[in-house]
Amino acid sequence: MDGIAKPTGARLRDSALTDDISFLLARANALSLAAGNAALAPLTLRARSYSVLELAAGQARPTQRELAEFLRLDPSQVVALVDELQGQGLVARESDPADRRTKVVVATPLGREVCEAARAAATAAEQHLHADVSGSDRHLLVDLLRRLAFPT
Amino acid sequence: MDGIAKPTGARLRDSALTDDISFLLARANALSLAAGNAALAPLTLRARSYSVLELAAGQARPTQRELAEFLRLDPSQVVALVDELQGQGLVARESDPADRRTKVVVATPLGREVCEAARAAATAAEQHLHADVSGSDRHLLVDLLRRLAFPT
DNA sequence: ACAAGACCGTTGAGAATGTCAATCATTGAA
DNA sequence: TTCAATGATTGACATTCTCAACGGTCTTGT
Repeated sequence: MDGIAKPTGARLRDSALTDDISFLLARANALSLAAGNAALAPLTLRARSYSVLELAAGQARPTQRELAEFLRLDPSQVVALVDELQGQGLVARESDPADRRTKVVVATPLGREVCEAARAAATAAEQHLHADVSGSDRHLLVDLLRRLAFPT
Repeated sequence: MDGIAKPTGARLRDSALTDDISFLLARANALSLAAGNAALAPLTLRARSYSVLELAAGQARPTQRELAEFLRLDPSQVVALVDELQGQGLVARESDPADRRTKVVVATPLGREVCEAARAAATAAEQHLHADVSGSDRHLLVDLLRRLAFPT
């Protein structure tokens, strides 16, 4: 039969998994997460903490529960992440007079600075990793991914 | 300004993260993984072990190291996964006479049976979760995801 | 033929992450 | 006012990630 030996890495690409969206998501996410964490490490941030910081630096003034739902994390994980960012002086917990149960997480001025640097590092790493999908393909991809990430 | 209050879940969607492929991948993967694990639980499988089983059930006859690279796992994790599947009688380790260092992982007849049932359960759950992206959009998505999952 | 180095599977440890139950303070509704 | 529901927090536990080390096996250079 075939006398052509495929390169080691490609031998498994004929598997049923190659059409499996779940598997492709898992692998793409693993690569993206590794690259993101590496890019953010110099700022003493991980992808996780950066995502919290980014939301805290926006206009939304999210509560911890909203952060948990949006980031698909357990509320207890958000506690730890906010503790960490607060310890670094990047965010603060503000109590909402309208509902004193909730804690609104907002970025400090320093937090907003670090957030911008982090965003630059993260997007640079992401564009480098996904250099082979750009232009209109990229917009298409973002649109499709949004449908997966936020199903109706 | 806007007098319209957005539903709680959508308040954060204006964030910079909504355009961030890494974040979208993370969130989509979290949802997909949860659905997949739930669908495979009745078969005593997780998404992880199913992916190993699927590769072992194919024609590729992968070594553990090839499984690790393809699934983006540490070789030590593959050891544990294969141990588990072997304990369930779904796969076996065959030693390759050509290279006695490697262990080729192959599915047993029972393993191939279970694999088919698992594939049915997994794809059903996946199509249900991603019902709003179908037809040509789905092929497009798979193509784009493959470029992310297997960068050049 | 032989030694040195590389590779594979395996074990073990420690960090990070995921999941769940229980508690306290606060809110909203009966 | 009382009672159920909600948000943050703590603690415990399972899963997953990452790394270093080891023994057995190949491979390369000499």
